Amino acid sequence: MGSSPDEILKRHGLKNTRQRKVVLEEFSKTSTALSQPDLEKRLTGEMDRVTLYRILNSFEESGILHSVLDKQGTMNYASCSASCSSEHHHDEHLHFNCSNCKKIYCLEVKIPGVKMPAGFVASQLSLTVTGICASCS
Amino acid sequence: MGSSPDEILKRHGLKNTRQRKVVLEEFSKTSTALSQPDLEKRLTGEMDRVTLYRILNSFEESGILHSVLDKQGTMNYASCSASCSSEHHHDEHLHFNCSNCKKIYCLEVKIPGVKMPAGFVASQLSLTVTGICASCS
DNA sequence: TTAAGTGCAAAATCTTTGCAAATGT
DNA sequence: ACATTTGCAAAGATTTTGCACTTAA
Repeated sequence: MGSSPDEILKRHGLKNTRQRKVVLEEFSKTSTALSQPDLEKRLTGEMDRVTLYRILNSFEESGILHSVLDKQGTMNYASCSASCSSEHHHDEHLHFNCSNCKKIYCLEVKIPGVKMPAGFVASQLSLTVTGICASCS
Repeated sequence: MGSSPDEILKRHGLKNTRQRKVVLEEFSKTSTALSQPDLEKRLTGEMDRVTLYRILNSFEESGILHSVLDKQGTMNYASCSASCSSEHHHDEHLHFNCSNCKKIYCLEVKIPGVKMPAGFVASQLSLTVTGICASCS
């Protein structure tokens, strides 16, 4: 299972463009999620705003990235684990939003089962924890 | 503990304006959360867009409402339980987002504790469950 | 060669801000 | 009477759309 930008694009059947590789390289540089505005800042000069929106959408659809909302409702994106596909995102890990550095971490912690009231059928859980991260504490 | 619009406003030390009462009446009509766009539609003619934004913000600050983001990042608001104050929202119940009718329910289900990796200190949990609600199943 | 991707301009939203007029206490 | 709230206009920010040009396969 390769994980270079070239290999990722090939594996998901997406055309290998300079812009897409630049985006993937940004994600390979960091272990935390990146927000749309943050990415936009990092990539100014590299590509158009609109292209970034389109790339992020296509990466999410392809299962290369998954999106996480932070407290303010800003979209953040993080690399999907290897088993994600366009059909189903296996992103049921926990998202940790540090209230100090604002970074969002994907933590591989099992989300415990919750018993739902009668009539409610759960199909997907999303758990976001706010607090202080390991680097800030 | 009164719960009419008049009493709610008095209890939180907010001026009793027609617009604020109209907003509170919308919330008393429904048990689910209301999105900003949905509220705006329901209240066209009743007040200005901008006034609604300001009222929702002040209600959230006062602890009358709490906000919940849905999957698309749209703000939704729901009545706070009696114990909320401006200092602290006790909204650590579960939010259920029905994928059929799109409604968001606040369910009084305890969120189970999660053990965090070393160094990560949790201060607030937010659990959103997607699935089919009791009315749709 | 040709279908897909990109850049630019422009439109459509969504949210905030400033200020004068209206309103609650 | 006076501080707060509202409405309106306008600015800012974010996201989407249309279309001609470019590029990967």
